[in-house]
Amino acid sequence: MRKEILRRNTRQREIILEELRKVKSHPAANEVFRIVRRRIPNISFSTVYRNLNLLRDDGYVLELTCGKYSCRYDGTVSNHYHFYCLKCKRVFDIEGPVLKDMDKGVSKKTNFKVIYHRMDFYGYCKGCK
Amino acid sequence: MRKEILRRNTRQREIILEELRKVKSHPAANEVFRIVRRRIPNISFSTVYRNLNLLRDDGYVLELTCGKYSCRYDGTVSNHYHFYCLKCKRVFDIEGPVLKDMDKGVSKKTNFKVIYHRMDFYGYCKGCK
DNA sequence: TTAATTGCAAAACTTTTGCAACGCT
DNA sequence: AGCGTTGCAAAAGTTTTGCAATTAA
Repeated sequence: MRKEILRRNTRQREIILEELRKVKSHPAANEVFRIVRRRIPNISFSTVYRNLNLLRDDGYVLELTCGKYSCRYDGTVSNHYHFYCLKCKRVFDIEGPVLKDMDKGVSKKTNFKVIYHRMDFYGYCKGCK
Repeated sequence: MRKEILRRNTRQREIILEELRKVKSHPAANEVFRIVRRRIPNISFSTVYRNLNLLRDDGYVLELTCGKYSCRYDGTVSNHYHFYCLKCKRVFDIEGPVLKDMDKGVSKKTNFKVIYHRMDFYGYCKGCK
């Protein structure tokens, strides 16, 4: 990916990316902070935020937006979908094929460049329905 | 849609919904505030926020999450997808068939009750790519 | 050396909440 | 009357920024 400004390799950024790639969830910035602090106890919140923005700009992580507050970050390329229970508010992973064709279809239809998509199902889980 | 608590009709909520249905863009809460204030000059910010939440709970508007700050609101509830430009942050409606079959597929696979889904495409719009 | 990066604190910004007054029903 | 709603101000939560000190290249 294109870098607009020279980047220096720092332990902080390295470890943030490393941890983000390890985890299967999509942690919010404050959760990334909590995770990374286990390895760099005195890392600051702003360092985490700044590096998440740099990693996003450089294409190393995806920035997902899913709440009123808080972005979530995805260190993996492989996509999967989510199911949100309207009652108990839990979030479940949905296994199964990701519709990559949709991206091409939307690209053709709109003449936009589609990078990825997300799909969220809403309803009631086994215990709540 | 189901209302959990009795709602009273107020001029503020009425006008917020009215304006939201007029506009083709997907305004953030502060933009809704700006628009509505033209008709109710002394309306407060918190009234706008509270009513956007109520209208969302009652199914009258869609709450789109698309930035670090700020949700955006859509006065058209009928099913359609959205495209988010990663650069200019604008939101576009995607016309075209909604994949109702997916709901059934996920229902079968998970044994959850799927009510609806949303699909969000991310990338760069015509002017930004 | 030099300029990107860090940690800290404060600022900026969005959204929620507590409360007395107001106004639907 | 009863209680949902409003407007105001303050609080809460997330993200950014200013700055001196570090540190990678």
